[in-house]
Amino acid sequence: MGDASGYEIKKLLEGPFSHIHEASFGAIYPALARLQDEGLVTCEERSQEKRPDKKVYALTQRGRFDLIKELTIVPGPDRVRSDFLVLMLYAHLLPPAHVANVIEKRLDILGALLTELENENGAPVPAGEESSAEFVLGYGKAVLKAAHDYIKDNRHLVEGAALVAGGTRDDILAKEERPAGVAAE
Amino acid sequence: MGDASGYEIKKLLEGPFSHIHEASFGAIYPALARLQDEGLVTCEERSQEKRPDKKVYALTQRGRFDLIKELTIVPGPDRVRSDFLVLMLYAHLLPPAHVANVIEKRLDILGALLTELENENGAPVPAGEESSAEFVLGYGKAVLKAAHDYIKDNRHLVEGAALVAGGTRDDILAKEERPAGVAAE
DNA sequence: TAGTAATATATCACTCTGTTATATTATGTG
DNA sequence: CACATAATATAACAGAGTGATATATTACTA
Repeated sequence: MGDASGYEIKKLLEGPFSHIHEASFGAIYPALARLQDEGLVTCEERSQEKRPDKKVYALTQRGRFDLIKELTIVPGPDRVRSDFLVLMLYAHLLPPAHVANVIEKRLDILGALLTELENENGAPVPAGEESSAEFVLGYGKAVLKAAHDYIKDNRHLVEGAALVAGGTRDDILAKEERPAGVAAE
Repeated sequence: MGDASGYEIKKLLEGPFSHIHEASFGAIYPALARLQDEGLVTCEERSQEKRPDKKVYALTQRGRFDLIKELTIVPGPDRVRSDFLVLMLYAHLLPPAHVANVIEKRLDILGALLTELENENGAPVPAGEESSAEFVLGYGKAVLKAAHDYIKDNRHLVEGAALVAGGTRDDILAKEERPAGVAAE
């Protein structure tokens, strides 16, 4: 998607494409160094007026070919790691006020991500890549919106859980070891 | 969610809860050993008739308390790693037939996951946890369905991309180094 | 003058993934 | 009947990635 420094790649993966793939500096910088060693990218140091110098990397033709080769696979399922859903799975063990607060914050996060994607229309995407980028950004919007709407419509399932089950956090802690149907054999 | 062996935990994370959190054996077995050292779980070896022996782990009360403590945070955004979306982002570089095949396979994968979640209604979830589990499974369904529908309705954006841009894989490879608006300066 | 923040690169301990190894039982298959 | 494959079950390890920390420059602000 054009030449970039490691820092710029990180910013891109934190912004509009955060729902695709994330990577840390500890992955990006060593990867760029390795790609340069292998002749798949070139590196050019560029000094800037109002900022620290940066190293701008560009794909070579061999790098471009390698990229295409790597993409000629049928990808498996997406790998997801959601601390939010893990927490929701144990909502019945947690103080209802905490669950409600987490839900509120989650709706905020999803709303903010959606706004960010909406403002990305007409973003600086290189020629010939518009519809690919449009597909990916649209995918992000669709999935984020579905998550937002689902939480809004079904939050009662977890916010009322502890009350319905009669088991607040303190109740749980007051129970004896291995309370329900979990025999030691 | 009840006592389990490492193998059973892995199966659970591959099945109905694969959209929440994944983990490999290399994460699970060392984690169980560590939790046992710390007194947060107990371990009981159980011999089976028609299968190899297994080690069944159970939370202690201290483990239960620790779990609740760990969940008293406000979780950040979900971490996603989608090889599929990375591929889609570069659809314009790939042979259209390959992109079409990947789309077909993806719709199959999403359809299969949805069916699996649909059949999970009335699953073996411990008492008091039903609505938490229902929320999480419903979330998975909603997001998976949104992804499936979006791909079905917008696949033309990536399947026609190479044709519209006039750039098949061979065209790209025939171009000179740094073809478009990517000056070395 | 000091503190915070953004930009920018680099390194490293620790964690996790993906793979391989090992063992048991069941299920084909030629 | 031997042989391969597959499912169940645990373990270990090389290599990759995360999260944290270090370092440096410039800008803002108290």
